[in-house]
Amino acid sequence: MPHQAEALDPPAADRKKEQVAAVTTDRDAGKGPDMHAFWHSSSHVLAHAVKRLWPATKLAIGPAIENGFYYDFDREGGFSTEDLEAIEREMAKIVKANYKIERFTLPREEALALIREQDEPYKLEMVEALPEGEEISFYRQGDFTDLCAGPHVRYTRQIRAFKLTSVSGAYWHGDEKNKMLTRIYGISFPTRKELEDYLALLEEAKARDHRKLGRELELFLLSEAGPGFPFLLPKGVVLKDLLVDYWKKLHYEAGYVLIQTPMILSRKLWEESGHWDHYQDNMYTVTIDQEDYAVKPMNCPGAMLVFRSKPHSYRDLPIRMGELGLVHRHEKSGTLHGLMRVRAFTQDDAHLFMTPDQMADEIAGIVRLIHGLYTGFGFDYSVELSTRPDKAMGSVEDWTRAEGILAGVLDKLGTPYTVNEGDGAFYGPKIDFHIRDALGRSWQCGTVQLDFQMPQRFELEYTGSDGEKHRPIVVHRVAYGALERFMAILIEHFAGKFPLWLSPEQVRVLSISQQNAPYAEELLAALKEAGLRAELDLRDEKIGYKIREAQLAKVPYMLIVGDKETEGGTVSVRSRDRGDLGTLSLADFLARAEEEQASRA
RNA sequence: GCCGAAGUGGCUCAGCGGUAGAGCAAUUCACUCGUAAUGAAUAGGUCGUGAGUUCGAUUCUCACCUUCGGCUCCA
Repeated sequence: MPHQAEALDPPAADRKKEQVAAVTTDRDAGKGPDMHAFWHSSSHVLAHAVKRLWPATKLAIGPAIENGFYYDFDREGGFSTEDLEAIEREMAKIVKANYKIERFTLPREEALALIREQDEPYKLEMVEALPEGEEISFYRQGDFTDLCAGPHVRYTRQIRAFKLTSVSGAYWHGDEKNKMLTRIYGISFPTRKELEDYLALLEEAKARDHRKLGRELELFLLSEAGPGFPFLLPKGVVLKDLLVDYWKKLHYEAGYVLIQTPMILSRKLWEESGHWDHYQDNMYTVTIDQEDYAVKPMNCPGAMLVFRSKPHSYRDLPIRMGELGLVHRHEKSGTLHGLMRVRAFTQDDAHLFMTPDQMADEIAGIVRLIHGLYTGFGFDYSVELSTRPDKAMGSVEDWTRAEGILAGVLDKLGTPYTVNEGDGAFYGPKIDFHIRDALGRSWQCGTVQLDFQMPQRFELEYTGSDGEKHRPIVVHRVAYGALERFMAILIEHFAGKFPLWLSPEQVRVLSISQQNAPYAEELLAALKEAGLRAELDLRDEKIGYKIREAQLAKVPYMLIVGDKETEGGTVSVRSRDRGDLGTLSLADFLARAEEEQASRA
């Protein structure tokens, strides 16, 4: 049966996996019973409980999502925390009663009659949207019957362990012009143990929250003075610079050139690029000498101007033009989230200009570059190919050819990928890279997009071997995505315990008592000389206290120096992760540190 | 932007119609110390902002700002 499933489940459910708070684990996928049906049934139990407690509540939709389920209700005043507790108690009764979950179908007209009788306007709207002659399926458990495509588990008793996790507003059909409904989220499992494990995972995610660690580790600052505009603190700048250095090294090796384009550019340019018409709501504008300007929300137009600044021969191509560009976008206030979602961020952008027959090689080069970049952090990743959306520019033939080339490159490289039909940008198909972090969450970072729009709007051209003018192919890509966001992902992935090469402070020298200070200072100088980022703690505190502070600051190595070390000219090494490593000569320690940094482990 | 919740010293939080309190951090003093917290003392807050109610507001009401959980959007 083609299904109400599609009509009932908003597309947002599929995107859930990308969301900031979403937590997925490999453990959840594919094991045990079919969790989709399980969670879907759980949402019915939720709706059943709500209808029992407040019969006047209207039901909208209640699908399973990546992690659990929700149900949207229309109820005056919404639901309070106390209401949730009452609902959970009622759900427990429904589970305990162990109703059989039965499916039945009705012809469309009879289905409409039943729903009218139930007085469920949202359900009515859904069925009315279905084609004539369709058989409509319903599921019944005890005194509760809901329009639903299923599938479901067989008995309510199967849903032994559940928890309602949050309440939020959500628009009917996800459209803000529609009425705001109240959405109740929940999670459930066949056993108590699984629920506890899941809740523990949520706790772990909370403990790793980059906003908390960012403050504790003094990496960045968020201030009311600039909502969505993060301040980087000294240690945050060190981290960012490390990401930039690594990025530049890989890019120069891959034959890129780097540019920097202005932050503020004339309205005329944004009109030419199309942003003034299509992106103005997200742009910050200023008036300078009675002329309109905009702060760049994207780097593309600047790069196009650089390309167009002189004539090009096919012999110049490909040109791989990178830019670490700080862009500003007026994101809606409710979407801001730490460093993950901000209004000013640094894109590790690049625009590649090429001839059509260079496409396959260039795209392969980008995929390899991104692969190399991610593996340097130990990240595993997955790849998605997004194809032509309904409203797209460019001919269908161009799209098909371009999609074929993207897919061909991935196939040839042996990169596994999934296809998202119709999910490409209107100006070209794209490949997305999703990295998987230590908690099993996935984050979209890199994207490679063919751009059919910019070359045309900016009338870019090069002279071919035939002496004629040709329009170059432009590929637009990012690897980190946004540096600030990538930093946030790293913070959470490592729980603030960065590997040695990424630690803003790599070594801290701790003196045991005052008479060891001169030797400690000598050591500090030697460490710095060796290129390590080292600090010194000479305070008159007990060594246990200093160790505790260094440990909380998550410094990878502590060098403890007392009389013994001063006399022997050695260092006592303590590792953040492995504890006391004993006494080493400074040379030995430096050699080890160098090796560890080189391995990026 | 929308729905819901919250904003009290640097941090974590208590309090509440009669103009604020703890722990940690900070500062000072003493201790000179061997692998995750030595002790004592001191200082620090127009209780997010602005109105209103009241004899009196941090406390009640409203508006706004910011943050948090979602929706939406996305790097």
